[in-house]
Amino acid sequence: MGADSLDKGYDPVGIEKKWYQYWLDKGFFKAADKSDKISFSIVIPPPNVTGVLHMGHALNNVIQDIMCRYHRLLGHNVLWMPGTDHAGIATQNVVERHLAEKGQTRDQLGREAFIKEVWKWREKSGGAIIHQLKRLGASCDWDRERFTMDEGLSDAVRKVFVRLYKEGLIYEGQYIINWCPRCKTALADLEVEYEEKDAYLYYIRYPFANKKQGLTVATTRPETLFGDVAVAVNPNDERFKDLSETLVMLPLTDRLIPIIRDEYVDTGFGTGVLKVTPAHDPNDFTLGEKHGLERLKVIDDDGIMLEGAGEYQGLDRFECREEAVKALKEQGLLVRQEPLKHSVGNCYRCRTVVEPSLSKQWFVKVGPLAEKASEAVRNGRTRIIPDTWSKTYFDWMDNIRDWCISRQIWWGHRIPVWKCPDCKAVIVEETDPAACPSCGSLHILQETDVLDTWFSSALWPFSTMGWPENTDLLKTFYPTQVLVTGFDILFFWVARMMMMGIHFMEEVPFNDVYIHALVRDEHGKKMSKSKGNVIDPLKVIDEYGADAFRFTLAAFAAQGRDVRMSESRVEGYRHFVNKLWNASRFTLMHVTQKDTKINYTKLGLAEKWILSRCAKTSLAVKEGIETYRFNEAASAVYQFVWHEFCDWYLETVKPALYEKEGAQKRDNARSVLSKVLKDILIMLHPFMPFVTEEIFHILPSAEGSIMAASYPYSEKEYESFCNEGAEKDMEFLSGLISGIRNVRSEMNIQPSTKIKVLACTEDEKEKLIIAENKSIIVNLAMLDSFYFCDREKIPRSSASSVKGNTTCFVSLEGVIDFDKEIKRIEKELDKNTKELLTVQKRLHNESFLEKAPEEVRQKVKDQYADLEEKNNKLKGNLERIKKLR
RNA sequence: GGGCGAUUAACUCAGUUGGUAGAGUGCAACCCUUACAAGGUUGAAGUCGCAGGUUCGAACCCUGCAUCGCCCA
Repeated sequence: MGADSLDKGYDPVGIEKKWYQYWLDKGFFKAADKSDKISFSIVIPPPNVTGVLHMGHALNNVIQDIMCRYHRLLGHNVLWMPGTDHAGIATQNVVERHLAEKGQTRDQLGREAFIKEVWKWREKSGGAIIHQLKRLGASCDWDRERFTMDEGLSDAVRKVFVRLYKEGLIYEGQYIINWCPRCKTALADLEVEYEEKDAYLYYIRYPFANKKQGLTVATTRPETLFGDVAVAVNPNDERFKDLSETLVMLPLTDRLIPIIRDEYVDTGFGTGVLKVTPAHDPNDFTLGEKHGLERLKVIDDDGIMLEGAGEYQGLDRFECREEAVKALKEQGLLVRQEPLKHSVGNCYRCRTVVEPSLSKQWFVKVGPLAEKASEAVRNGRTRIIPDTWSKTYFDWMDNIRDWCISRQIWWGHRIPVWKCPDCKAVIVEETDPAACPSCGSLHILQETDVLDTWFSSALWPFSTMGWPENTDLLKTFYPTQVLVTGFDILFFWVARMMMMGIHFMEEVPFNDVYIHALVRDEHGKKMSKSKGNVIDPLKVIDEYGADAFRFTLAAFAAQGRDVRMSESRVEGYRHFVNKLWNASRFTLMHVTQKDTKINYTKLGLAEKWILSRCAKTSLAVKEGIETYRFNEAASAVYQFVWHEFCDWYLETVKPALYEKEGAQKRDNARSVLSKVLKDILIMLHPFMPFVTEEIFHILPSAEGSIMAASYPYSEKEYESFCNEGAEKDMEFLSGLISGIRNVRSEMNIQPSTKIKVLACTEDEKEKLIIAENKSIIVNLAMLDSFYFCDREKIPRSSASSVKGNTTCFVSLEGVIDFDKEIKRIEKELDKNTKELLTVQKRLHNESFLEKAPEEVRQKVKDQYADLEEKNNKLKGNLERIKKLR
């Protein structure tokens, strides 16, 4: 195949599909359960089964894919474990909505039938995101795809629950939890999202028992007053030092409640008097426990007022608030109300205002687990990258509260607890009991609650690998190398995986946790459907290609920064894909199967240079990926491909390729071109898998799939290709050419006009570089001729350009504009002089000479010498041109 | 209230143990030069948020302030 088969522009349509199928067919994504190779493993953060691919997923998975593909190029045995989680509440909500369309509710269906409906939904439309990940190019081992409700994973969940229960780390208890009256379930503390809202702070007077005066409390939730069992003041509060009353009347009721004293009360908030509602406020709950207060629940699970609310019973909690305020006003008990911004807890699944409520739930006692999870990061067994997140992790771990794991929904892992109504025994077993083991009763009843989805996700790194069996997969791949995730689930998921992994595997689940940025829109706003600023990754892929999109994500994924995504950036990188495509086209026009061997003894400067730069770039990419600096890896290869390989190398070799300099040089050029392009493709492959595979298959020197290629270079090869001398010489050569180009441009010489240039230098080294690369200079600066000349024979009408110790005189016979040339040189002299002066200042500073390290001093001295040299040359040129005017 | 992060060219951002600022986009001029106009060449553009301090030397380290964002309570 040759370049004839390549279109002028790169079109990803068709190509991406073709290669993805090819990779699947060849089994390139498959991990070996057992292997002699070094193993590398990542478990995917399982997206919700209800989810659709958004920018966050795209970034997350592209990063994982880059690492997986890179490690395959290193010859490692790579496992990227894919799957989804069952998203209990979210999925149940989705299916309930479908039922509602048919006028049904889940209660009408009953538990079993409802769960069947959920599975049906899952078969039909669940896991769409998995197909979307494939569009990105994700190289997961799809044959191993797991789901948290799979049989195996469910077994793991059950085993873990039973063990934790028997170890005393799971318990059932009456506590204040967060209740969502719409989802009708308990939520973990983490599942509540706080939002600033405009509300009122109501000042309500609670009269003393003698009906006179009283204490004024401030509250944002007047409807909870019916649940008040006391009011509290701080014993150190001067305002209440002389208070002799011990009881107050609870407004809107006929109840008397005690005044208690506790240092917990914040004297600075409101009036310094706190109403105590143990059944509807977590802090009051603690306070109530301390003082042995009763717990009076006045809001039910639907958010409706209970008996305790008296005449307000049956009202919705918010209606009750309004009515109560109205009544308080009428009775003169509302002292005042003032506007207040305060944060209100919302259900993270349906945004309903969460009600703190007393409830019997199951909890994990996380203290002992958290301690070890914390320790594993503290002693470096697991690294969090960027490290700044470690502090957040510690803060949370060290102040952790018990985790409410029971949910009053149907979709999920049912809690494996049975209770015997006859003898009150509690049975917690891995296999379903048929009868009560204590009394033999057959009336035992299973707990109706299910477990929090995160409970099963917490086991993901080992449950997906076959635990509790001690499988080969676990032996080969646990612990995983790295977990890639956004910080938003650091607590939800990462922290809990750490706890469970350490507890059950006796080993951390991952060596590294890489926390990547959040993807925002181009104005830095969080993407959300309600804002309408969502960019659909699939649309971006359709329009610009997956490679361009992936590269954009990688290029912007700097550590610790948010990624601002806009389509115009993807467009920019599509240009890069196209550039690579065309550079390949060009290469393929010249390179044949024979051009695989490089004759290293006969290489020219440009060849030595590009090979050196290529080796260094491959190292930069390697280091970038291995240290999670994907943007650095991406920009290193971008810079190299575009601005070194394309802009300079391809241009320098054109004369040789068109056989203007003999067969030897032509073959050198061809073989180096072939090698460098191949290396470029391989180092770009993790970022742009599709286009690189496409080109690789056309490249005569390459065989098979790029996925089976080896990453360049070995350490030895690297050493042999690195060539500082060549890089320095090339810098001189390109600088010289740029200098001439600058003169051309500034003097308005049309590109089509070929010009004569004379070079004047006493520097033997530079003379040699020029002599050996004359054709390159002539070609790239578009010259008619280029010769050396002596200082005495400088052409009169010429503009000049200085590089190193060489001055190029551009002959402008008849067309020179002296004023313009004077201005041009003056400008450069001015710039040069400024630099010279700052350097000079440092050299005249005695402290600098005394205290700066030798290395720095030498560098500055060299700098000074170069600048001075250039300064003198520029001055000379300026004087010369002024005389000629 | 506690904590974290940000502030660098018109825009979006890099800047790895402190050595005197870079990229992409955009802008301006010229050019269809035999891979690419999704391109090439050249150019203009920054008191690195403000004020102190440490240092021979600070975008970088320390202190304070301002503005913005996020997390937790």
